[in-house]
Amino acid sequence: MNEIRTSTVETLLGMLSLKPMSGYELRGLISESIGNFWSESFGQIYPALKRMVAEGLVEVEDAPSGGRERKVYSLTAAGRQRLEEWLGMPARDQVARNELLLKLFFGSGMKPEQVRALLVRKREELDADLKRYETIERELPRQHAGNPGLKFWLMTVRYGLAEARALQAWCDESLKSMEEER
Amino acid sequence: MNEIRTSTVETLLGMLSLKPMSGYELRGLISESIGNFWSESFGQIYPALKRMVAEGLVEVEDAPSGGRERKVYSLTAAGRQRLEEWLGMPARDQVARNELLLKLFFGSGMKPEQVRALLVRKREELDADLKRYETIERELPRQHAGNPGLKFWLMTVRYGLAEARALQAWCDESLKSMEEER
DNA sequence: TAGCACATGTAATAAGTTACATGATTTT
DNA sequence: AAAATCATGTAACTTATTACATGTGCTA
Repeated sequence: MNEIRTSTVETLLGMLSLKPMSGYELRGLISESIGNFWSESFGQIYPALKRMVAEGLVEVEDAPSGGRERKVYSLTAAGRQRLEEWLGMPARDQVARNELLLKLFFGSGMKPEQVRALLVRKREELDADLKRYETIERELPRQHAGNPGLKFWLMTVRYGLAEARALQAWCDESLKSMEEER
Repeated sequence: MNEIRTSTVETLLGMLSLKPMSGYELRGLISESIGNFWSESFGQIYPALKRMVAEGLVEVEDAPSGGRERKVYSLTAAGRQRLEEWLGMPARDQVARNELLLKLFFGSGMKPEQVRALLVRKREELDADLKRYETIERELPRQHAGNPGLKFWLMTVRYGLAEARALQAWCDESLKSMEEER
């Protein structure tokens, strides 16, 4: 079976559909915009861009900023087509690896205070996530008023909000079940 | 920096704390019990067990079943200690890679019907998850009455339930926002 | 002038899946 | 007799992060 699973190329195509960019800019924009649910490192980006040029999915242009080397990539028709094809295919879901649940599964081997510590920590992390997402939800419409992407960007933020709120409730419920035992 | 990130070893230690098992049994039990949030393949398990024996974390015993080769692994004191240390450390959360959100982020480049298809599909997957989790939640207490692990196993199931329900609501809300545009 | 942001790239390492290779026993 | 399950293991490949290597320009 020859299942191709790299969505690095498609991620870069998607980002370049927003605007032409350098590898460095791509990295920055990726972590700013989709960093909550996706990531790409330089070690992936630069080799991928090279391959994409070879395959005719993108074009490079030398655009030094001052004396600084800089290569700006933009989509070709083939790249745009490839992106559209990929968008039309169903999303694969990855094997979720959840270390918190893994540890909790072995909870009977832990001291109750350790279990509580895991849950409290998770609650706190979710709280931080929630605050971050709420800020984004509030500010995005101002920053991108009229942008056809706004609606979809908000969709992704609300996914995070829905998830974080539900998991907070789960944390509280689980902590309560730990209290009952004391 | 020398951050060790393999929790395969710890997963196997945890499973072996439930009962001594062969590599083959470990694989089976892992996918049955924690398969919804964790996975280990043979390609990981067998080499890991070898290393664990070398490090003195587990002991092997030849226990052929009939004429069939079979090696049963059990925890040593060192293995038990290592497991406890790991359980006491905070859970690291992984870089979530969510391809659905990645595609939705580029939603303005898709036909609305394609976006809807993604959401509908996700809704259906969540529905299947939900049914699976509900069955587990119902049957686990019967199958493992009195087991000190039960409480924690239910905790992990309820995590899945909470998440799936929240994401279903998010799907509905998102689909509604797509309708408004028609 | 030191430090940070900009900028590109490779090498080493880690982590994991899938396919291959082999063989016995049990079930249909 | 064939197919499924039990059983162990290795090899090839894929994916991804981190560290290294190098250099420019701007700002405090």
